[in-house]
Amino acid sequence: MRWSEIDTIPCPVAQAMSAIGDTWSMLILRDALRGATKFDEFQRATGASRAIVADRLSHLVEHGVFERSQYENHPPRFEYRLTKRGRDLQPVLMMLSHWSETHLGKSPAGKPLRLSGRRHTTCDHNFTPVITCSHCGDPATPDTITYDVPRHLTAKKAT
Amino acid sequence: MRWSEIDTIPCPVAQAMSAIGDTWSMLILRDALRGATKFDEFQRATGASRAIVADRLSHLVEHGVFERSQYENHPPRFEYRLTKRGRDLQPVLMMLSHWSETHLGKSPAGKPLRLSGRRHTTCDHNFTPVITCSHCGDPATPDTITYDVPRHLTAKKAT
DNA sequence: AGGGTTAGTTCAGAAAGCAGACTTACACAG
DNA sequence: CTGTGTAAGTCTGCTTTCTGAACTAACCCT
Repeated sequence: MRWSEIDTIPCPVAQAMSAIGDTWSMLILRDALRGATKFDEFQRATGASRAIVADRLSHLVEHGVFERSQYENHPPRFEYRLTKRGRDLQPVLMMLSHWSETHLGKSPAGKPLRLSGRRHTTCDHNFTPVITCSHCGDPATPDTITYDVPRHLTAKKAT
Repeated sequence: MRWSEIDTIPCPVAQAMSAIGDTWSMLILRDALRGATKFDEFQRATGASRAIVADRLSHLVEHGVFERSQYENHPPRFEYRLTKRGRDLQPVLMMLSHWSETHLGKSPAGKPLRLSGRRHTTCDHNFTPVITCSHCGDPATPDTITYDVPRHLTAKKAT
């Protein structure tokens, strides 16, 4: 299977990866969530080559994550702004970042990651993100969640 | 910058991508969280080539996401089991999946994703994941969160 | 003896990624 | 009016990675 075909897999994760899962997109999204909007900002912040940034940005625009709009006419200049779809990736990035801080931050490689003190303005305290159930509000941990896994994945071997 | 160098970027997201962010790892993790443990299970479920699966699995073992253990001696056979570090990626995958279901599921392309009815066994209701603050328990939405962004990203231009 | 299973490795050709130069069009300095 | 700078890319030639298919190896069952 080729990477360009993964959008044919009927699975939410595969679909998501097809849209935002290529190698540099997450870093572009990270920078967008921090406020970057211009081509060169993305290029500098990610360190990816210009061709890659151009390619990924247009891919993300195609998938409705960014909106490309001209903010200057005469030398045509564009900015990339996150759509709602794009802004809604913030929780994904936050959980990823939290995982990384928890598990990779104290790596023995001697590169202490700078923890980006996450603060909840509602209560004005530093916090860690906790996933809860939209129905009862209690934490939704892996062992308290079941899935109706699509049939085609269970038919052959029910683990 | 080459992709193989992104682990030098002092940012949790970049570190995470270095560990699990290449193109097929997420799909491998998805399958592992569904119970897959064997090489061929990963190969079949992801559809990636055998070389890629071998490469990614050993990469993930290196990064402490999987543990490789021999479960049969005579023809040496191995299984890959998620470590705690690996299992802790479940929330990340869940948020990603949730995003995908919300934003890509009803794509006009006519491929209705099968929603994998997420159920909270504690309250026995279907639910959607909500990120809350570990301190006060209230929802932690992007607009109620502030970050102490690392200096090297703000020094040049404070947006 | 022949075929199946599992966990890979190897190979050559194809695709993708890379750095850096180039382009276009304006703005400001001297 | 010539030169330098900025912004948003595109282009080029080289390097790296990915792919599909075959191959290995050691056991099992028939």
